[in-house]
Amino acid sequence: MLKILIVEDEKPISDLIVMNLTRAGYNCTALYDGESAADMLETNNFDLILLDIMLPKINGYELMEYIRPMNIPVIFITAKASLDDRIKGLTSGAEDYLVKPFEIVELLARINIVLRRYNKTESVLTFKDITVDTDNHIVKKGDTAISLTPKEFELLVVFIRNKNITLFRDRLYELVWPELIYSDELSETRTLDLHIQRLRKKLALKNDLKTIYNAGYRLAE
Amino acid sequence: MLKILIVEDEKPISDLIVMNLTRAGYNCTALYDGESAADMLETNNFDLILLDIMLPKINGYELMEYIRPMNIPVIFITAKASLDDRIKGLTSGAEDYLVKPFEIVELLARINIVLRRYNKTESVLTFKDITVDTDNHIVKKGDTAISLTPKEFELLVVFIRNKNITLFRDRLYELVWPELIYSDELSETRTLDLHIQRLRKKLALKNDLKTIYNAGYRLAE
DNA sequence: CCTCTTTGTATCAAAATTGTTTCAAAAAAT
DNA sequence: ATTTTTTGAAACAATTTTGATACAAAGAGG
Repeated sequence: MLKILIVEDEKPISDLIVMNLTRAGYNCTALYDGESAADMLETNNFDLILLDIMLPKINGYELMEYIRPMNIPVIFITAKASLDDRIKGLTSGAEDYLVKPFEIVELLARINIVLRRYNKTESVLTFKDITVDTDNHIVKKGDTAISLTPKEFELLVVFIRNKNITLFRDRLYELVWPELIYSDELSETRTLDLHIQRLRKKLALKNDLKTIYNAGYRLAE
Repeated sequence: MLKILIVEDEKPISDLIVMNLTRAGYNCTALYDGESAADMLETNNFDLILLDIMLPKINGYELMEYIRPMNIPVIFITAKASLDDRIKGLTSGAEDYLVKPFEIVELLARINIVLRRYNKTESVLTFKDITVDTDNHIVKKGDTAISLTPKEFELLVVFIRNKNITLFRDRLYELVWPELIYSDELSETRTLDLHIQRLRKKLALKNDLKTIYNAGYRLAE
């Protein structure tokens, strides 16, 4: 399980982030000032840090100097929407930044991108009793191996990486059938439905992989 | 909750705005001159600013110069109905303007449009114990998920985004059934009533979603 | 009260969307 | 080159959603 450190002094925002990241399958640690973050980083290992700029005691930029040698990706969270801050944030070594208030979906997307860039995406994904080893292309349900075709595999990975999130049809085509998005009419083909069907059958996901009528699908716990 | 800053020196008007925006679910801050507005903007983050042109100390145009780099949408409020002012307001970077005296409904509509344009609409809406996650198409009453059809969902979102406001029948058809507004007779169909009925039943809104006879409906707290 | 207008409800068929089967082309493996 | 596997198109079935119709109930105004 990937570990994310959230350093944000506004409790409601911090809580919101923690709640959503936990649900998305990350191990979260929330701290409310730069000093305790520095302490925590002494002894613990994190895969990603979400860092507010305005913090009590040690501010985000100062903490950044401390983090840089550790080679942990950082996404800045900033309340100030000024361009200056954006530039400063990125040049100080952050991987990305978000301006408050932001959409949770946006945050999750950024985290995904940054983790992938750092090769910190976990190679073994899980959903309930399903295990997906992305390095070796092995899928297990319980102890029995399930053989999936490449497209089925890709689709499953997308769903598990985005569990509890509704993936709209367009989005799924974008992610799994990028070659098709420029073709004429996606709505006239049953390709996605067909693969959903195959995943449901092979992995007995009838109740977990839900249809959201007129929207898409969601893998929910 | 979206934060709106109201900079208006005429106290009665300011109060009226604050009252109505608060009721509509916005977090309001009212200030009465340009200088304190500039101070406030130093440290706080807003999603939208309502700005009077004629202000003590620093006037609206001057303040606008200060706001522009922050990338916060501004709606000008002006007592002068002269064309000059209209042009100046828009070219100075405002998103929209309103001429006093204006209808509150008009103001709310403009705010909605501007916020949508800036992607600042909240993705999670609430009304009492009802939660609507517009990104994920999930509706909950308390902790139990309620499944709504697409039209029901749209209608509910419209009501929550316009809570405490009477939505006239025409307006509702305009917002949820835009494809029908060019057809002949809306009054001969029971479509809207039917969907109201379904929402009331599914979400137990009998007392909250009120019928305004000969007008429309209102979702009231 | 009675009448007219407006709103609420039940029923049901049409329309839209999703699920399933079959099968041939494309890709991969042998 | 041949066999096997994967993929997705086409046709069709099932399901869900939607709104028309018809009628009942409620409100407004005399």
